[in-house]
Amino acid sequence: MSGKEKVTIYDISKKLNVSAATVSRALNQNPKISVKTRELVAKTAAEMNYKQNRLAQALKSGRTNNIGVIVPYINRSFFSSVIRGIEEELRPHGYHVIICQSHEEVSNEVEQINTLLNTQIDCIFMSVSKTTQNSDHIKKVLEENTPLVFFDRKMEVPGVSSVVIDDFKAGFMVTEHLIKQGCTRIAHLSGESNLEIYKYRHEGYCAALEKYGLDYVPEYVIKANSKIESGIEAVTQLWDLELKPDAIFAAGDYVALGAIQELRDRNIKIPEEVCVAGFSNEPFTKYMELPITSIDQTPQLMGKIAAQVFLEQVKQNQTITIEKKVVLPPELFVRDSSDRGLK
Amino acid sequence: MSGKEKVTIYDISKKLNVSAATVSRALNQNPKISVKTRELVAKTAAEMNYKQNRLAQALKSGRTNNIGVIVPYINRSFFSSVIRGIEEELRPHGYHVIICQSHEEVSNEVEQINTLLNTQIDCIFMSVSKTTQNSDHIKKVLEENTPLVFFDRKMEVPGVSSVVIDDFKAGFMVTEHLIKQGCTRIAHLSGESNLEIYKYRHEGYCAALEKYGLDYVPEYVIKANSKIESGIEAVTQLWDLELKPDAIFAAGDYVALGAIQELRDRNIKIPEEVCVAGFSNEPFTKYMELPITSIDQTPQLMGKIAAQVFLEQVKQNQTITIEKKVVLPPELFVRDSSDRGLK
DNA sequence: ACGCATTTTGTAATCGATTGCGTTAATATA
DNA sequence: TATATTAACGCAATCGATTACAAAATGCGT
Repeated sequence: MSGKEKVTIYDISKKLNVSAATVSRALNQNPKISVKTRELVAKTAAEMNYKQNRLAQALKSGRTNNIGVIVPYINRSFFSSVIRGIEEELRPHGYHVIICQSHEEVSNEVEQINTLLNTQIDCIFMSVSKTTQNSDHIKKVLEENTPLVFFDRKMEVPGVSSVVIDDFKAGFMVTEHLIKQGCTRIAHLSGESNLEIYKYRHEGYCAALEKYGLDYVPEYVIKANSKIESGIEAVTQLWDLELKPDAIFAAGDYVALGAIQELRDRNIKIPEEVCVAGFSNEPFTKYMELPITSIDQTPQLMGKIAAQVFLEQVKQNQTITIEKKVVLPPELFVRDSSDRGLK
Repeated sequence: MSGKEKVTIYDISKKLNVSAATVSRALNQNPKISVKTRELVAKTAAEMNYKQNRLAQALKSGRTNNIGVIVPYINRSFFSSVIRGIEEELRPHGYHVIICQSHEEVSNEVEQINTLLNTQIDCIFMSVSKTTQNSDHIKKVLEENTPLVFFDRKMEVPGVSSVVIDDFKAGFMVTEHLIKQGCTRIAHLSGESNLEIYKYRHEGYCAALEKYGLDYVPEYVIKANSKIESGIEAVTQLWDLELKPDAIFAAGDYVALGAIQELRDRNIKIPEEVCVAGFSNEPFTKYMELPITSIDQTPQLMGKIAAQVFLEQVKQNQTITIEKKVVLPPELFVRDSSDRGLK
């Protein structure tokens, strides 16, 4: 018993002795159809448990109601939260979310884009991988007239919208906070790559130093690679200096964690001797016995906004490409790792 | 310049003065086509940058090469890791992964299933929500002849495969470990719901007590709801008892964390006075200053295996429904929260 | 009752790929 | 040389829904 043969508009049309066109129009609320037949069709469709075949419709219309999201890894707290935001905003509009991982490799990114375009998704949301340098594959998306929205990690490509947080401001906020806690020798563990976000965080850091008349000490700025070990190494390196820092602003929470572990091993009191702050507000930061100060990037909101940017674009004339740049405000969560009670 | 009109097999057929059927067959390696034309078609297809329209193919074949995954929330470490496992196993086979969230509500679960079936996915992977009681919506999936694979949280439905970890064994392992650390009054903070997983963890706990001749004390078993507050409450309740526990086995890491926080507030030494263990191996457990003992459910592997179960099913005769039950071994990670150095 | 305008419905092509069946051309066999 | 085989390819229907255009049905006025 395979049961359930799918019901089509032809089945309905036969039953009612009308044409399939009439059924189609009736179901689509076409005003050219009399109210009588429209209601009749609606009723029998319901009775026969008719479900529209979305494939056929997609083939005809060219729109699948599927959108693709490309992220480095889906099981990273930040990315999965963004995806959640996208999903929850788009589902009520009938969209399905397809996920892809780049594993931080451009080559994968290119491949994912190709297969997504081939599946005819209606939009691509993405955070570029660390290894992405040029934007040839991005341009291919635009050539196919598929909307594209960057979130968090973007590239400068004309015609592409993006939703990011104000990394400059975030960097500034953290640094200013550390300064207000009485720190004057603030180290910055930056990101290793060519990503804009790390550049801006660093610039925010610089701006805060300048505003408060603190010198920029090149030895205090170290490239780290967003892993715990990297934080440990950085502290080791910093503590070889004559004049040791009295604060550490890490551009990532894992690096901050590594730094804290190493500082503790050296019996350095946090936050009394050294204040530490991270970035991203990973779940673990607030669960630690010594909770870590961090910047929240409001990932779920970011996803929601990205989805809205796309929806707006759809609502407008399809052929016009809109380029919208949204910058969200970062939120600083001050926790024990840097809280000396000063304001 | 909208550029890029999509190339179809008709375009190729016109260029080569053959029929579209020939082009189609040539591209599909049909042996009825001569090697010459086959190669010619392949070459021109490449030159013209032909991409197969997957919608058209899906409409014809009934298979979309999309699969759906339904989880309570995608931004929970465990679930996003399972999804990662599924994605990475299925992508090489040309499948795309569509994600859906139930928000722990059966009503959503039902809706997601319906829209997924309507989109014609080739398989559904799911972890049932806490509120799911009956399996009517599940049966609907089977009636449509769509394969279904449960992971972690399953239901007993004939014809449905599942991949889970051995929760009984896991519960046993944790409890046995605590006993071997010298604990004799072991409390168990169980799950609040009707989910099988919590039942089995509890049974494993009981079995271990029995094996080592320890009494089962009903007051030591408390229903918790997988939140931090719940762990705090539980300890408050337990410490009102005459004879206080000397170990706590929580069926979830957040509950364990709450318990630890409360124990610390009461100046109770961990693990000297009380050993604590959690469940799930959430990332934060190993990053704490006092790392928490926990059970790893190997979520990524779980996803990978679930995907393999589906692939096997596809390889076999489509019409035959295979019911495969995979039980993965849990891994115990002993950390400071329960490590007294005994074995 | 007739003619014209307006509603309402039907016909058939279309979206792109697949495939059963039939046809042509080439080769093998008697 | 005539016929039987086989290889290589074309025709046309199909998957299910949409829609421009055509046709039929209805209404209205006189």
